Amino acid sequence: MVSKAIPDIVVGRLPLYLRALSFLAAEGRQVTSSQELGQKLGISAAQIRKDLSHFGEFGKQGTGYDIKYLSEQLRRILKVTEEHEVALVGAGDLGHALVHYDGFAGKGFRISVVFDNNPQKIGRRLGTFEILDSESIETIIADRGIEVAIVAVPPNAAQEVVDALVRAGVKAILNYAPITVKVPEGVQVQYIDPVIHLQRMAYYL
Amino acid sequence: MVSKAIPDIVVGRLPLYLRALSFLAAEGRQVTSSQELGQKLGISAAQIRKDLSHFGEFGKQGTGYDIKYLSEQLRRILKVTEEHEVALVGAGDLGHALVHYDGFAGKGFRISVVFDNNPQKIGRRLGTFEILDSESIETIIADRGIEVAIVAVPPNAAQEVVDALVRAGVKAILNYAPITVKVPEGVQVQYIDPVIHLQRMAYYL
DNA sequence: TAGATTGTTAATCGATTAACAATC
DNA sequence: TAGATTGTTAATCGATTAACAATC
Repeated sequence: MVSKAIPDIVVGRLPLYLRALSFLAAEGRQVTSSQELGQKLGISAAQIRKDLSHFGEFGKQGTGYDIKYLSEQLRRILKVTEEHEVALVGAGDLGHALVHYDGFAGKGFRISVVFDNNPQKIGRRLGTFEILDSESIETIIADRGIEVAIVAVPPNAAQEVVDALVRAGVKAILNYAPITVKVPEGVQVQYIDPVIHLQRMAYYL
Repeated sequence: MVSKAIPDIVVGRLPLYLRALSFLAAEGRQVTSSQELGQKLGISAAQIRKDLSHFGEFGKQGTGYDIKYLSEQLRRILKVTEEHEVALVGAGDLGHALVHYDGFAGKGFRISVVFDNNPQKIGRRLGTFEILDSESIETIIADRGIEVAIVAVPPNAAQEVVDALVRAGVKAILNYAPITVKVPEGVQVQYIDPVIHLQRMAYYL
């Protein structure tokens, strides 16, 4: 017998809970409640309790949740207690911004290698990284056992890069290229495309 | 009597349909079907037809959808036939990448003004833009009637920037800062936070 | 104890899918 | 015409919410 799978939509909210908890912790708070968390996130208290109940019992009646404890539990559930090495493909403006982004620190991810296919860029530096040839994605990522990658290349190159990453054994891809890519079962892809978000909001203008 | 509101989740898929149609058009294709679109997007054909049916009848039995016509209709529905001026707040690495991003062209948005609160940056250039003082957000955005903004500032400054944007009359905000911000009813906010996406995928590693 | 808040159940709500008549 | 595909209805599925006993 297999334990019931957790709905993906529930998994998708856990990082938001963790983020809100981090802010509360940074304010020196010790304890919170499903009501407070919900208010901060625009989510109902019942939903937060229900979501958490998929994974165990983390609160105390009458009191609420210990912020540090719940954070630890969420990090464990999300597998972000240790930092995952992340391969970045694409050393353009966006790659530059990502390499210098300080928001990954302590959140479970650390960019540790950078690739580009432009001969003008290969061998040069991006931040503290030497830019490696995209041709070497498969060998290097496989050798280092990297499972997470960020794709920040032009749309016409994205599928090809994704294919190489998949062959290298990458299991989670954050794709900034504005195309839907094909990946085999068992490989996760998430998309970031500002145009999609802007168009969605434009409907309500 | 009020016509039934369109579910937000439906509105959220329209930009994906439009993006897929743009790619098909770029390949020189004239006609597509709900089945083909669904396959490309990982969405069921029935759902696509259902989504579109909220807005009218755009296809032809036995044939499918004229790509150019459906694209036009979706652009009209999403209000992206004309380009909206976009205010960018934050002239850091991310702001730099956004100003140089070529993916906005022809999609309904054009960054047209850039703000930062750093005296070292105010008055300097970012791409073709002079960086303006964040203090002037309210007057300049209100004067120019800008309704869309992108927030690319550190988390501790984000709520304050959002408040100024709201006072200036902005109705749609794309927030890259990793915090949930408070806005009044009638103001749309969308979030982009790579950490949230990465953590969500990490669960499946 | 009294008040507060959890974890869980059952009810409600809404979204997705299957199926098919209409028709190009 | 025969085959294909739409738009729509009804059924199914899944997610959210309300309510409350348990209990800190």
